[in-house]
Amino acid sequence: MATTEQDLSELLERNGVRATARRLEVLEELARESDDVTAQQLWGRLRERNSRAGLATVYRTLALLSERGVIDVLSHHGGEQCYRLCGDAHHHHLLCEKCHRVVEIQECGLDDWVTAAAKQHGFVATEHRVEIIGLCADCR
Amino acid sequence: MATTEQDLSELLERNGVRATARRLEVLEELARESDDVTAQQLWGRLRERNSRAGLATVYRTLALLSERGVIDVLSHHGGEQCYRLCGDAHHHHLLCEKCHRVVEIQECGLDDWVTAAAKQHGFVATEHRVEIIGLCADCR
DNA sequence: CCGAGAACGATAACGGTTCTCATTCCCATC
DNA sequence: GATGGGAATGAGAACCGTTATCGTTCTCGG
Repeated sequence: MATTEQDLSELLERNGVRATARRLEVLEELARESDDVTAQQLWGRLRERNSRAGLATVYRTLALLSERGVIDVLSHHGGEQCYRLCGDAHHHHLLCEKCHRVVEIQECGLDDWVTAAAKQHGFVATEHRVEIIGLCADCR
Repeated sequence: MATTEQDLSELLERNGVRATARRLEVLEELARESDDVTAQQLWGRLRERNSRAGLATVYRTLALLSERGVIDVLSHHGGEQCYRLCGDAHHHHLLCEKCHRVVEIQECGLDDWVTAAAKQHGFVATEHRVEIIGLCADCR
């Protein structure tokens, strides 16, 4: 995972997002998080670091980044959205129901199954989302 | 799908939910919907039918029913929750991105894949959710 | 250095959901 | 059939996450 300011700045530019100081702060904070965070949590952490970033900017930045595919949005909390800086490739998530750790599943071997299941009902699949909920090694 | 008042009443009792007149109204309306609906939509339809059900009751009933596994909750709208009366068995959903039709996929052949993917990262899977988004036969 | 447009911060507004509380309903018991 | 107590309900306030507004600040090409 890219974590230096240089890397993050390039990550933004590469996705057509101007790398401003505020956006870098948000992205750095996301890179620091191993799990997913809500916009409010992220804002809180930024304040702790004496950032003067406004809540609106945090929301605007997260919306922009998810729109450009730079970050993932998870809605497993029902209502509140969670954000996470992930790898570029298509992948799914494994969530620990106890400690809320999030792990990426890199290999998605489901394309055939998805296509077949969709076809069976006359659909053409354009996208699919999978979330596996369970207990991680530490919480078992 | 059970649709008579008698059936719906039994469905409630079987899941330890007292079958009151209000709850039956909510459940009947859900049975009438082929796709998923939000709490607000459902409340609107009830009002159109001259039901005096309050919004709070609709929310309370939906929360209770989803907790007992009588109805499914979909959060594909990001923010707003959608509810649907589905079959009892484990299943997944196919969503049309254009007309928002919802179709159940009855056979979930993913258990092995899920177990393996979880194991690979030290997890024990207890649950999984899959949503396939695409275009239905009519919208293609 | 200058100017135009993008980005930002503070805060109000919005919308979905939950809470509060007084009233009503359900049902076991008499 | 009357009665009492706990569950359910309706109306609306409260709550909270998110989005819109607007005046100010920053960015960057010229």
